[in-house]
Amino acid sequence: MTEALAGAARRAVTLADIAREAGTSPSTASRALSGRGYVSPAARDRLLTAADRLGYVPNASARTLKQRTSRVVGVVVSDLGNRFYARLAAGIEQTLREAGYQMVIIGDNSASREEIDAVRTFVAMRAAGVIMTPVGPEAAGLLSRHGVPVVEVDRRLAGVPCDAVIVDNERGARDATAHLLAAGHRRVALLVAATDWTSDAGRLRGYLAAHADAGLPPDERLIVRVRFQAPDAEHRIAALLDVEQPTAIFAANNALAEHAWRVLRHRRLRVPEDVSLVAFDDVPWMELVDPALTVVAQPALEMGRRAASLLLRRTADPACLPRVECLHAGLVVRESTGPPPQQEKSA
Amino acid sequence: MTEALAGAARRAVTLADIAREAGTSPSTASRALSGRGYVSPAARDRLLTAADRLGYVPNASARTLKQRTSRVVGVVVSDLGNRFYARLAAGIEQTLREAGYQMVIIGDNSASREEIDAVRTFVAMRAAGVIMTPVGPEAAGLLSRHGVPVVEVDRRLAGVPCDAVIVDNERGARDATAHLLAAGHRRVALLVAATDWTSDAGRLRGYLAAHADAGLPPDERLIVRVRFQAPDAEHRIAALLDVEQPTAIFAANNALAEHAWRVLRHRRLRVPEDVSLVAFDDVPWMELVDPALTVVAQPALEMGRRAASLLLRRTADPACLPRVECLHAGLVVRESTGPPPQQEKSA
DNA sequence: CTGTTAGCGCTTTCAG
DNA sequence: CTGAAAGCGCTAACAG
Repeated sequence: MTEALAGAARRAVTLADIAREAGTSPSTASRALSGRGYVSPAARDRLLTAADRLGYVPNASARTLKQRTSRVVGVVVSDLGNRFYARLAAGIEQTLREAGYQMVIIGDNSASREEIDAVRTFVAMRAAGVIMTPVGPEAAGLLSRHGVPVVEVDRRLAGVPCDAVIVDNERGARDATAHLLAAGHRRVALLVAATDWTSDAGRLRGYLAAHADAGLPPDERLIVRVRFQAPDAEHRIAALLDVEQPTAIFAANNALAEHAWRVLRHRRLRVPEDVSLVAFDDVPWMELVDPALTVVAQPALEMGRRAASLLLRRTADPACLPRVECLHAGLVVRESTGPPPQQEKSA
Repeated sequence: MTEALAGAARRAVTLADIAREAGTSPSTASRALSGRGYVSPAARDRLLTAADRLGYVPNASARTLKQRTSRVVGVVVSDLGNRFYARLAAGIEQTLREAGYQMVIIGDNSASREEIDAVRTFVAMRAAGVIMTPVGPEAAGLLSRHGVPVVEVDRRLAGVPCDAVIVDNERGARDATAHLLAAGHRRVALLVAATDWTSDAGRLRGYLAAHADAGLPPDERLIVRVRFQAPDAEHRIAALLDVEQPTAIFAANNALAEHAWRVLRHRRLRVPEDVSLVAFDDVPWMELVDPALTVVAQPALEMGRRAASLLLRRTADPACLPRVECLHAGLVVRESTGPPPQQEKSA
């Protein structure tokens, strides 16, 4: 084994090396390897062989420095461990790869500070664009100021006009809530993230709208706002169950649904006999549990693909009008919803 | 709103701009902003203010080109959507961030071809190092040849010596299998990935070893090898159940456990009354279902942290001896395992 | 403590 | 079709 353990390796092979090897100038080598510009077949052939033989790998920094833009697209999502964002990223990556771009992903833990850092990193890298699930309004502005195209996914927050891909949160939430109301529930609790995001606002509006549609006054006490990764999330859900005795719960995101599920199980409450449960967003575990959860399914993969397409479109035509694509999030009725339990105590 | 929609923004502000603005030379500006070298407090102050005022973001490509190495560490994992890898990445990111490095992650879908592409991207970026869950043996060699330090996580495959972080797969699998055998099972099926990875080999060895320990001959027909993302995985598991009638299943990774779980549910088999189930790797859904699964828990986050630490150590001292850290994966007994059902038919 | 100088490796006019 | 030359933005000697 002659390989070093890596470290102070011999000087990296450069374009100049392979040019010398093939007896051409660096410019010709550049043309041959990058595929733009005229090169005689013979020269190209020698160059390609030489590059291959020497194990040439172009220096991306040098290229980016010269061209003033790179082939990487930055992606910043709230939580790398959450399936929703993972699917989103998968969709983005898919279409980016087809177009010859490289995705670089960073998680910001829903923290505005980390989001700004991530975005600065991408500016520093001269990313060709950034796709983000925004947490604060500054990030998009920063990018825009540096001439980096932005597309927002899942929610809109930018103070600057930009492309976006979202779902119809209001309608999805309204359908879910209406489904519960139609089954006879009159005390439907809402678990929603404590953010100022359009996604959560939409979900809340939908919940309210469904009540209005049914001519029912919503009860503010049934609405619980939970912060991202709040350690007391489950305590608060338990307290809600104790104090308000809802007969159904609508969890406005997959993390809250998981919390609700844990609490319900821990209390040995039967679903849907004692309490019905609906989740916004469909992730694999929801179909693995018994009863399988009724959900509002978001087309996460497709959202990612669309976002990437919007970015590509803008790269091709920087001046085109910003487009906002709104996808449908449909109710999937499974087994976690049913009629409310018979009332036993009240008059 | 005066912001452009991004695109042909005004020339980016460079170090030279802020130097001019502060009345110093670019070198001084560089020293002040990068924090190395002497700069008078007064000058530093003016420079910092100017940089801030002009919204200066250093050009990473220029810096990398000059320094011949960047502050990014490449991470390549098999499946970005799998919780295990997500946790791993989270651990890596955590310690990398503390050390001032930036993680760039790429998924290779367990395809050797994609792995090589990813790795080439990282050498092109002049990554300070690469942490990978290897799929083929060539990638590490390629990196090594280019002087990029590699650390392998989860399994070892490199043809070149390198740092690694793994778990004691054999022991974990042996414990799990022994647990089943001790409960009285005599037909324990093994679901294992069809790879040539050390992780799966270790898990298989552990399964066999437990049988040997118990003086029981293993039955080759109870061992099912499933390829990554094989579309017929569930059919094969169903067939296994029909034909071999195992009383317990040991799924050697979380994806296979999920498949097994689906099949079991679909067949309305009771766990553990009809069939016991143990999974290697502990992911959230396993505790959400009823019964909660007995698992061999891998310290994924810690594995990521260790891997990053090993890389950092090697960056500091490229010549240090390769170290392989082997962590413990412990059996967590929950509710999916019990004694086998009473035999009803055989003599 | 600060400025001058010289590239890092690549692409891109612009002549030939 | 090919080469010479210049420079992207930054840092690292090395003098001052």
